[in-house]
Amino acid sequence: MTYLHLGNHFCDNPFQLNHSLSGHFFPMKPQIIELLSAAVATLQDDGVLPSELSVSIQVENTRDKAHGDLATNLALMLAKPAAKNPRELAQLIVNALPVSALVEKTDIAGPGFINFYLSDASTQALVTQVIEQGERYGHNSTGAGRLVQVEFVSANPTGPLHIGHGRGAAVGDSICRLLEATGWQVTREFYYNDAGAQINNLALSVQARCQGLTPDDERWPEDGYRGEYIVELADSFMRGDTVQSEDQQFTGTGNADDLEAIRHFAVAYLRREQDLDLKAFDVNFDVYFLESSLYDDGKVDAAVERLIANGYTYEDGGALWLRTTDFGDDKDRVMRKKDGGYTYFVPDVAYHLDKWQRGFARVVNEQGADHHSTITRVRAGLQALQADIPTGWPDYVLHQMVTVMRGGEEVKISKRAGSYVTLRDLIDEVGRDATRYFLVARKADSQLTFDIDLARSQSSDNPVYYIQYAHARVCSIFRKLAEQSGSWHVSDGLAALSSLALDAEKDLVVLLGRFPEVVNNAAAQHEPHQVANYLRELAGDFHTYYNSEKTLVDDSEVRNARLTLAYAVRQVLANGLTLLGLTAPEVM
RNA sequence: GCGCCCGUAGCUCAAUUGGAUAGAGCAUCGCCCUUCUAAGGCGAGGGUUGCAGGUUCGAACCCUGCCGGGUGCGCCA
Repeated sequence: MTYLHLGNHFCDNPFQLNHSLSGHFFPMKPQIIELLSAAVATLQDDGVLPSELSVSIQVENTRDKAHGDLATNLALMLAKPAAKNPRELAQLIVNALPVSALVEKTDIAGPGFINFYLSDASTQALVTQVIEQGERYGHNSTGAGRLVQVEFVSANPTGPLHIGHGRGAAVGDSICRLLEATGWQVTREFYYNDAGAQINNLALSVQARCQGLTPDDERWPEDGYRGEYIVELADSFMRGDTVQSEDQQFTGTGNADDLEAIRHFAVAYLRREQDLDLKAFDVNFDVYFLESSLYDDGKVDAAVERLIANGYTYEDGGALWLRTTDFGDDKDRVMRKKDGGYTYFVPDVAYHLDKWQRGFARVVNEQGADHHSTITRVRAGLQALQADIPTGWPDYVLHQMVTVMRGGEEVKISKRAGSYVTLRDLIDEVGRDATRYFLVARKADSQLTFDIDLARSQSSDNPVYYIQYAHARVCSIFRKLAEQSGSWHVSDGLAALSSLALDAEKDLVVLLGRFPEVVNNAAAQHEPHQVANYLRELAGDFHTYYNSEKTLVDDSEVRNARLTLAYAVRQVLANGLTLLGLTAPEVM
């Protein structure tokens, strides 16, 4: 949705920046909005519309071709303030529209919609724009180079990554790509607890394996990790292996009594495993942040002291409490336990203060919805610090659970029971692109079912291949052209664009024109699945066109025009696939 | 019991955030390879958008109440 507030002519859509580029007609929506805005101003001068108006002009892409290429509901929204019936007002607006080379014609339909039909000149200009902007087509500079941090995955090093982490990785990384495409300077960050009770449990489990114990043994630690990977980890430690992860390095001492060494080794070992998983998934981080460093650097104590100084804490029952109810929580929370240790959200608050102090205008935390209760606490703690942090800071994107199906039955993911499907399993069985696509192609806040058998046995039916195939098909056309000793040059192609005469061709171009808006919305709303949906639609339209019209025809004008269109489609498919972290294969 | 998320075709999911006749993919059925790659295309069937009210020109979307699923509600992380 694009808004233009008539009152002060403030336009908050990101495309306005491009308006100064004379000679470019696109993107189309803001141009139409400008025309409508001028028409409204005229009607205000004429006294048809009241001079005081606070309405946002909405131009939408039509769902149905019969409704033109773009449409506005403006007359419906202004009917009441104008005291006119919508269709009559629509006619007045149409009459007041400035002449534009962009618009072929308009009509009034239904209850009072104004439909716009774009001119051939506009579609030709759009193809030109796609090709001139290349990899940057669809990008904008909304972020203006501001700093944004996206924290995602943030799995504790107690086991391999599972499919839930995979969803976080796929969604988080795509959000990063979208933010980069909209002008933000992105830091990808991975936060983990390397010193808590869970890590201690891990160390005890590994130690037990080092001592040759099994989970059936009486001396096996209560709630110990039982997975096979613990055995391999213990063997590696006893062999004296050196493990190197992105942020850790440690050599096993081979001494089963040295619990501290085992703990260090286990963390480094599992971090390395996670790194390999993430690398196989093509997800990379800029910063690995250790919870222990917050304690080492005194940042936890500093945050606590500040909360006390600000008067938001009190002692009760031997514990220190934070008055989170002052900030919308339903009950106050313990900060410091009777035993003197801090509860988990205290370092979390210190961590986010640190993020703020690092200068991130925005922070997006992508995490599992099962941790959503932390949101209120972290935000409350940040407000209580009185550090001028905005109320709704940071942003959260929560993904719902992934249910894994295999053999028609749900596979329970339990780290301690040791029965689960790792992310690596999926990548090996299903393929990286298909796995990423499945995890990123649906809204994060709905639960998803990942059927391994389906994804594996019918891999050729995976939707990602449908999109990638469209890309490969365009590449194939150009290979065929070369085989026939034909040639195509950008300048010839652009000059021939007036030969794109078919409705199917124009519709395809209009769809290409929607891409910048899709990217912008997906980025602003942190919803990569919108890009996936768009690509499906674009690929579908291209496949249909490909089947109905031959590109390499004898008429050189038509051939050049179609090759140029195909080239533009390929470009947009590639740009979109990149935003999802998927490859754009030239041959399939 | 309270908070948050979800409920759309047999299944998995969309629906440009309040727009026009709710759309795709699987699955089912019928067509199209001598033609740039059939991992493709064309066509058919399939719906009271969980239920009931309300708001307005207009609701899958917003409000209220139910029903059903998920997940949180520790001085665990």
